[in-house]
Amino acid sequence: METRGEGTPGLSEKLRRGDVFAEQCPSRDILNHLTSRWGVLALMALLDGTRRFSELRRKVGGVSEKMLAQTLKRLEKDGFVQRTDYGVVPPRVEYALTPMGREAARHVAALADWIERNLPRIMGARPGAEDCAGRAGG
Amino acid sequence: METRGEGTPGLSEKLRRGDVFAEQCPSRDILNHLTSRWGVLALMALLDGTRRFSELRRKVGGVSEKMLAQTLKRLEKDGFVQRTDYGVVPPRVEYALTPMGREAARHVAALADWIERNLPRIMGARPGAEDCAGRAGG
DNA sequence: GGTACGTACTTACCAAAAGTTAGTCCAGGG
DNA sequence: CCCTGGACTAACTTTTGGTAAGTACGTACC
Repeated sequence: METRGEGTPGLSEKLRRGDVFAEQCPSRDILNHLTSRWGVLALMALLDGTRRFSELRRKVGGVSEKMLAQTLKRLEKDGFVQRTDYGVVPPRVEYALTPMGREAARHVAALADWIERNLPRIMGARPGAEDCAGRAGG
Repeated sequence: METRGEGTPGLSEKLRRGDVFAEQCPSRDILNHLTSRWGVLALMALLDGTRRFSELRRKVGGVSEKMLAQTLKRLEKDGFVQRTDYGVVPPRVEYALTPMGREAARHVAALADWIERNLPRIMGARPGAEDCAGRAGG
């Protein structure tokens, strides 16, 4: 993200580049969806490949079915997630990242990775406060 | 973010790597703070350098003073932002990224950059729906 | 004298979103 | 009969975000 010069828009500006700092720009909504509490984790959970709803639920510690369903629906609407309903009972539904979703998820995952690797430093190197041995899923 | 093998933790695991999927892991809170609605934009706004409160307010379109203050306080507490109060009236306070905050902000900015560059594609290439010419600040 | 402005917050109250709990439908098992 | 798993949805409660007003003070202007 470079400085946005205030000069005359060049040819590349013709592509209507977004501006997340501008409240009314659609990129703001996209940013909010991708960085939403459960959106971040759902995207990352799908990086490993297609998953069913209940798998995602178990993978993402702390998410409710309601919030997961809501989040996936929104990501699907945005075009980042593809939902496949097999139309059977009990229900069988699978979720997968679209190519665009995969690109977004990689960026999100890079941040999460950085946090996880730097956690001791962030927490001020207090060994007792970082008990993440109990993995949520995976 | 690689697969977290379920095998015996190696020596590197001794460093208590975080796991954002685990609800109780402190990395979850950090992730939520860094990806919060206003946290994302505040971090990015500070990438250009030190700014005063009102500058940030103007730069980040749509944020209220309340939410901005709240967000900056939390980022400061986490160690990503440094606050300098000059103790004068009218108040003069400056905010800057810490080295750690700069690292985090770069990751966040990469995602935002990706969104902005891919906005036409994300919006399905509808030219009429992407009027971001009115820049929020900068 | 008064009002207005900018600064960086804080407070009181309301709106919106998240969270909790229960429910739906069905096949299979005890 | 009840329970389980699956993928949601609805009703209600709790939490967080948003709105509007307030604080204190120096400076500028009428």
